[in-house]
Amino acid sequence: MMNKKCSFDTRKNIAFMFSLSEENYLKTIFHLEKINSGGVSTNALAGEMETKASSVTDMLKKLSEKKLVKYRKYQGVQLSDKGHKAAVEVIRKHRLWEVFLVEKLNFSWDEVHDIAEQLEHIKSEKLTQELDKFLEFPKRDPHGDPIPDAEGNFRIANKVLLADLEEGESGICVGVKDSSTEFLQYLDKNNIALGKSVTVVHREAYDESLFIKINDEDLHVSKSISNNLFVKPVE
Amino acid sequence: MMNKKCSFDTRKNIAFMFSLSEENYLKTIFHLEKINSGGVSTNALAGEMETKASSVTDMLKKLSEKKLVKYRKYQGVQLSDKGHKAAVEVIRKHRLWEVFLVEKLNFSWDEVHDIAEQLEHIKSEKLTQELDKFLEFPKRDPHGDPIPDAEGNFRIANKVLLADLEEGESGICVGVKDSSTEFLQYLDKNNIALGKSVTVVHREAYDESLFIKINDEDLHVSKSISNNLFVKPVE
DNA sequence: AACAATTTTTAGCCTTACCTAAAAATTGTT
DNA sequence: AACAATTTTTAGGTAAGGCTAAAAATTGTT
Ligand SMILES: [Mn+2]
Ligand SMILES: [Mn+2]
Ligand SMILES: [Mn+2]
Ligand SMILES: [Mn+2]
Repeated sequence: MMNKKCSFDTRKNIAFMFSLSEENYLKTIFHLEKINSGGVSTNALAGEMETKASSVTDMLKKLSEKKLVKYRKYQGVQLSDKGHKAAVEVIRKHRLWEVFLVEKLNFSWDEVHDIAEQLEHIKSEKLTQELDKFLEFPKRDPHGDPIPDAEGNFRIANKVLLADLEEGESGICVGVKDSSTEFLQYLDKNNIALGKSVTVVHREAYDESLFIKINDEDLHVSKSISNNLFVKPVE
Repeated sequence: MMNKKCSFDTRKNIAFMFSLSEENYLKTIFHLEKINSGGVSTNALAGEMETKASSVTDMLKKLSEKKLVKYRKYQGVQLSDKGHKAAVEVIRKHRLWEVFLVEKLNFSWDEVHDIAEQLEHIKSEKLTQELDKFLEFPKRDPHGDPIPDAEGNFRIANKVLLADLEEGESGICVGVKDSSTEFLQYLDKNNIALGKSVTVVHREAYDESLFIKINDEDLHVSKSISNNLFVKPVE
C-alpha cells in the first residue's frame, strides 16, 4: 500500500523511487565494489555504514526485492545495472554539490562533504542538470574525484598513490583517497593542493616514509600520508 | 536514548535538532497563525498538511514536549518563541533556495516550490549564510514573499490584494497569495509579472470580476484571480 | 574430518510518523 | 439546559529502519 506523501516529483521524475537510506546503501556498495571487486560482504557494509550487520541484512533483502542488487544469502552482494545506475546518480549529485559549495559559496574542500551528504538526496533531474550547466560541467570534484556525466559515464584518470612512486619520480597531485577534514587540513597546512607538482627524493625503507619536494620545499611525509594522496605520474 | 545517526552537523551546528516532519509542522503552524491568529486548530493543520487529525495530535504532543509550541488539549496550538524561530529559519531557507533556482539555475517561478520544499531541510548554518551572500541578500523570493534575514526579521510589505483596489486605482504587482503552478502559469500566459503596473478600470458587481489594464492591454480577470495577486497601491 | 572462530541471518523489540475506529470534549441549535 | 453535530483525542496498528541476542552457515585450523 504505497504511502502517498510524495509532494514533490510526481510529474517529470520517476524519482523519489529510493529512500535516503536505500540511496546511502547503494552508494556504499558502489564504493566497496571498487575495492574488493567480486561481492561486498555484509560486515564490510556494516562497517562502512556505521550500522549493524543485522540491519544490513534487512536492507539487502529489500534492495534485492527491488532488483537493485544481486544478493545470495551468506554470499555477499553486488549492484545490479539498475542499482549501479542509481548509485552513480547519487555520486554525481554529491560531487556536483561539492563543486558548487567550493566554487560558488567559498567553502574549503574540508567542509563540503557532510553538506553534500545531505544535498545528494534532493530529487530533481532538472536541478542536477541545471547545476551541472551552471558549474560549466566540471570533470572533477574538489577532492579530485571524477564526476559522472548525465549518462553515468566516468572519465577515469591516470592516477597512482604517491606511495607508489619510485625514488626520483614526479607527479601532479590530482586527488585524495581520504576526504576527511583531518587529512585535508593536514594537506592545507603543508601547502599541498591539487595541481601541485611533487617529487619523491628519497624513500625511508624502514617506515616507508617519503622525503618529497613540493613547492620547492622539502617535506617528510609518513606512509599514511603518501598512501592517501593520488598523483598523476609525470613522463 | 538519542539515536546516533547524525553524520552531519555534529560540530558547528546545534542543528539536526528537528526532524523533517517537525520542521514541516512548524512551518505550517507559522503560516496558519498569520491567517487565523489566535490558536491554530488541529483540523486546520491536518487539512494543510494533508494528514489526519489524529496524526496531528500526536505531533503536537511531541512539539509541545520539545517546547516548540504552546498546546492545550482541544484549545489549538501556538508557536513558542523557540518554535517561531525554527519555523522562520525553514522559511528563510525555502525562499533563498527559490531565489537561487530562479536567478542562477534558469528555473521559472512555477517550478521551484517543490524543490525548495526539499532544500529547506538541509542543515548547515554556514550554507544558508553563504547562499544568502551569494544571492546578494535578496529581500523577496520569486513570488514576492519576504525573506527573513539571519536574525529572523521580516521586512513587511505594503501590499493589498488586487481584489481590494477600487475602480480607477492602480498598483504594482508585488506578490502572489497562491503559488501553485496553475496560477503562476495563468499569470505567465497573460503577461502578468511582478513589477508590472496594473489599473482597475471597472469592477463587475455581479461576479466581482475586474476589467484591468496591464501592459497597455485590457484584461478581464475573475475574483479568484484578483484575490490571489498582491499589489502595492500607487499614490 | 572435526572443531573453533567468524560471519551472517533470524527473531523479537524500539522509535518515528503515519493510519482507522471509537471515545471524549467542545460547539451549535433549539 | 438538552441534544446533535463537529472537533479533537485516545487506543491500537502498520511500515521503515534501526537495535540486541541467539541461531545458523561459512571459514579456518588442526
Ligand atoms: Mn564527498
Ligand atoms: Mn548520503
Ligand atoms: Mn515556495
Ligand atoms: Mn518542507
